[in-house]
Amino acid sequence: MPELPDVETLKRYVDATSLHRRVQHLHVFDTSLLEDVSRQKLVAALVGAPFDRTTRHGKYLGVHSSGGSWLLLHFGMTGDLSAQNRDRELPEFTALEIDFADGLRLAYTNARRLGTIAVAADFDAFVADRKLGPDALGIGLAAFRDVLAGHHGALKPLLMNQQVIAGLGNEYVDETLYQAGLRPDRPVDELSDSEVKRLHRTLARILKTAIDRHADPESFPSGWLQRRRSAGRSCPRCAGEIVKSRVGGRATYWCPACQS
DNA sequence: AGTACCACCTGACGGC
DNA sequence: TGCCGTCAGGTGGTAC
Repeated sequence: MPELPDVETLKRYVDATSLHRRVQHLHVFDTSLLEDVSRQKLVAALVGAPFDRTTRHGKYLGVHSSGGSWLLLHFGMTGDLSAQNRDRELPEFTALEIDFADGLRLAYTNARRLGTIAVAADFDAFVADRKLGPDALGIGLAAFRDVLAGHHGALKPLLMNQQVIAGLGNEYVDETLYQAGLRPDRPVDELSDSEVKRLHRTLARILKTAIDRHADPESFPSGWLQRRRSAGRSCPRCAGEIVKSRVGGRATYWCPACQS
């Protein structure tokens, strides 16, 4: 599921494959993903110039055209990118195809069609307009404290709220709370200072490790929850049982013995 | 402000 | 074999 580490990995993929090539054609196959932009406007904004840089905030990827516009992509839960030569068959579920003048093609695929394709003149303004919280990657302890301050209620829904902190989804929140030893339904305003520090430190380490490993769960350390995200599996730490419950309306996997 | 629920969408999977 | 219901996920909306 594209959460922050996945989107960061896609950003690096675009950097490595798709910059500095002139966009020659653009095909929109799924207009339901277009947000506040017509097919015509998307073409006008992007065709004719190369992409020259990328950025990311939370789960949004920004790809900048040297023509001046930002292409904004959100991946929902099944969004992906693949770059290949244009003589290859178009990937299944391609929603947006970008053809470069040199024969390369970048395809944005999205099987379940939850996601966003948008255009903006200013990336920061787009982020502000969405009211996204600070990016979860590299957030400092002070800023992290600020994010939690003044909130009540359960920890998990707060960390998943993109307007509080941007980039975390169901799986990485479960992972972070598991490794930090905190219950998902723990009231935020009840955390001690050392628990906040531990949560912050754990989050930073998990995101960095996941990105280093290209967000591929199979290459994550064996002690991670994501390697055994199903009820009844044994906890890697205590050999107790991983349970599944519902917190904030979302399926939640955690270890009652390790998380308090 | 927090919570609870629904809708969007479709592939995967379990039950019968 | 195949039908059918349920779930998964991120987000945005609404109602309480």
